[in-house]
Amino acid sequence: MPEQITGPRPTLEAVAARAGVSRATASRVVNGGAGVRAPLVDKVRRAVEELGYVPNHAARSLVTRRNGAVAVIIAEPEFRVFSDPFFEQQVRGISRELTAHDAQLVLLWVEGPGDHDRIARYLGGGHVDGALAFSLHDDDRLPALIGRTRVPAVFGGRPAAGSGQGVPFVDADNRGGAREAVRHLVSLGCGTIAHIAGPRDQTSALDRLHGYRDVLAGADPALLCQGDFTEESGARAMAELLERRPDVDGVFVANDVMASGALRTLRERGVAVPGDVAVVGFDDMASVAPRTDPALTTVRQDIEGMGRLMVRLLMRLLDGTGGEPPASVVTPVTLVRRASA
Amino acid sequence: MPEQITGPRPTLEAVAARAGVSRATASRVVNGGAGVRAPLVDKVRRAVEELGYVPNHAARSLVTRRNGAVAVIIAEPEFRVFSDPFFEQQVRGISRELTAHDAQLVLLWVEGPGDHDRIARYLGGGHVDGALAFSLHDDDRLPALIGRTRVPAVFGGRPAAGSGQGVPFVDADNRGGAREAVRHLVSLGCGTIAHIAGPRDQTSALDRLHGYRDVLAGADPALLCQGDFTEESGARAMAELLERRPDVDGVFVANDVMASGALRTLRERGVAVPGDVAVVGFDDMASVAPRTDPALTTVRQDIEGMGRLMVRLLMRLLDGTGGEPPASVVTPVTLVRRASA
DNA sequence: ACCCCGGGTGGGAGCGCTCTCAGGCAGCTG
DNA sequence: CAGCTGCCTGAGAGCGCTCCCACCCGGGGT
Repeated sequence: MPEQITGPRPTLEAVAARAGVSRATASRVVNGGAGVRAPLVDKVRRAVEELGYVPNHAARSLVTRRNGAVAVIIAEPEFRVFSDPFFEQQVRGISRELTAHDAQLVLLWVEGPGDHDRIARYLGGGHVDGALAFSLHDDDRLPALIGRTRVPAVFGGRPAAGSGQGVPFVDADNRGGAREAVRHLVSLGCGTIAHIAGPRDQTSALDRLHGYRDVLAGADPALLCQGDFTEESGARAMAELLERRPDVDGVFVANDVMASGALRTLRERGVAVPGDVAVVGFDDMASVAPRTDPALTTVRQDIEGMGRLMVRLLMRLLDGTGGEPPASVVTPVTLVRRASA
Repeated sequence: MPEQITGPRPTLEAVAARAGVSRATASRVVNGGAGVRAPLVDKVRRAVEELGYVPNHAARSLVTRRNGAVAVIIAEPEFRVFSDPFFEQQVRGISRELTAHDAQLVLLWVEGPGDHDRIARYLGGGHVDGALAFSLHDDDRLPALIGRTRVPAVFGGRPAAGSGQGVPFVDADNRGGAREAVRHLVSLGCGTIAHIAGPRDQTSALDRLHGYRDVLAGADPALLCQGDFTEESGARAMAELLERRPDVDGVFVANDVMASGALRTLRERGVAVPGDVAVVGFDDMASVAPRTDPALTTVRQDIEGMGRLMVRLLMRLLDGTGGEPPASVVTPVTLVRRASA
C-alpha cells in the first residue's frame, strides 16, 4: 500500500534517503537492480513500495533519449478504415506486444494529405521512438513521408514498389496463399478456374492475382474479373463470369467479402456450390467466412500475429546496434477448408 | 528548409546563440513570443527555421509537469468493441479535438480485469495529463478505478450510479430521444406502442426504456420485450411481441441494429411497415438505418461531437484553476424521419 | 537634473533522472 | 603481510528546458 496518496510525488532522491543509499544505487535497483547487493536491493524495493514511487518519465527520457512510445499511424483515405475488423485485430496485436515491451501506443490519425505535415513534424520531433504504419494504396504518400523522417519504422503490408525503401514491412504471404487456394481448386478437379481480383492499387490484391497466375499461367483472360473488395462487386463479377464462361467450375476470390457476394449470385441463379462451382476466398474474416452459405473455404492469415510481429521488428530496429539490416517478414498463411470448395 | 538534416538535434541554446540572444528570450519566442520586441522575435524565428529546431518534449514536460498527452482507455469486455462504428466515430472526434489542442492520444487497451493494475499504474505514473474512458457496463470497474487514480478524466456515456463519482461525463440525451421517438409514434396515431429494450446493465439502454415509460406510463408490460442490441435479438423480440399483442401498431426499438432485426421479422410475416406497424430505432447508424427496408426512422446522436466534447471538457478540467466544478454534458439528439414511421 | 517606474532581457537555478568515474572494501595472490 | 584485482557504492555532472529574479535602460514626474 502506498503511504502517501496526495502531496508531491516522491522522487528517486526520497527513495534513496528512505533506503539509506545513494540516488545512484536507488536508480540501479529501480532499473533492474543489476550489480547491487541483495540487502540493499531489498531496502530500496521496500522504500519504493512504501512511498509509492513511480519514476518520472520525462526526466528519464530526457537523459536516455528514449521515450518508450511508438506511433501507430492510421491513414484514412477511405470511408471507414478503423472499424474494419482487420485493423482491429492488427491494432490489438500491436497493443499487446507493445504492452509486453512496456511501450506506449500513440495513435496518429491522419486526416487527409493536408495533415502529412503535422505527422512529419511530430515524428521528426522525436516524441516517439519509432512508428508503425499501414501501407494501403499505391498512391499513398505515407511510406515516402515516413522514409524521409528517418524515424525507425515498420509497415504493415508491403508498400508499392519504390515507395517505402529501407523500411521493413510485415506482410502475409498473399501470393503463396493464392497459389495454395488455386491448387486446392485444381486438386478438386476444377478445370476452368476464374479469379475475381481486388483493386489494382493494392499490393495484397496484386499479389493474390499473381499467385493465381503462377498456377494458371495460360488461363483465358475472360476468366479474370475485376472487383473492389466490396460484396456488391463480388456479386457483379460472379454474374459477369457466369455470362462469359458458363463452363466455369471454380473461382478464387481475392477476399471473403467479395466471395460472399459471389456466393449470393451463385445461389440466386441456382448454381450448386461446390457441386457446380467451387469457391475459395481469402482472409478468413470471422464475421464472414464461417457464416456464408455454404461456409467459405478460404485462406487464413494471422492478423494479430502480424501486428505483434511489426512491434517485434521495430523493437529489434530500436535495440539494433546498427549491425544487421532489418529484414522484412512475410508471414505464412493457411488454407481453411469449409464447405464451399 | 532545415539546414542540418543529420547530427544531434539543435537545442534551444543553439538557437539562442545563432540569434544572438539569451536562452530565456529564445524560449519566450518559441512559446509564443509574448513580451519580446519584434526584431528579436524575428531573429529567433529565423534561427529556429534555419536550424530546424524542434523543442525537446521531455525536457519541457520535466519542468512544466505537463506532457501534452491524454490517455484513451478502451475496455474490451465483449468480442468486438473497437470495430464498432460507434467507437470509430467517437475516437475520431477525440483524435481531431486533441490534435486541435496540440495533444497526443495514447491508446490504452484494457485486456480484461487482470489488466486494471497496469492501467492504474500507468495513469498514476503521471505519463498523461488526463484520461478519457468509456463507460459501458454496470459491472465495469473501470470508472471506479479511474476515480481512484485522481487523474483528471471524462467518461463517454453515463456511468452506473455511484461508480464514477466526481468524474464528469458526456452522454447523449437517451431519455429525451426515446421520449421524442415514442411521441412521434403517438402523433402518427399509434395506440399500442411496444418497446424492444437493450441490455439492463447499460445506462443508455435503461435511459431509453425510461424515456418510453415517461410517455407511456401505464403501458401493458406485455408490450415490453428484452433484447441485447443484436440483430437476432431484435428479430426474436419482434416475433414475441407479435404473438403477445397482435394488435401492436408501433414499436420503439432501443437501437438500429435490433430495429433492423425487427423489420426483418415484420417483412417475413407480411406485416406492412409503417402501414400496420410503425418502427422507430435509435442511433442512426450510417451502415444500418438508411439501408433497411423500409429505411429506418430513428434518433440521431452526434457521436463525433460527443468525442470532441469529451476532450473539451477534459481540457477545461486541466486548465481549470480549480474554481468551477466540472459539469457533465448531455448532448441533444434529433429524430430522423425516414420511411418506417 | 534626480529619482522612480516599468517593460525587456539575461543569468542561473533546478526539474528528476542516468551514467561516468573515482573511491572503498573485500578477497586473493606472491 | 603487503599488494593487487575486482566488485559495489556514492558523488557529481549534465540531459534541455522553463521560470524566477536581478538588471538595464528609457521616459515621465517632482
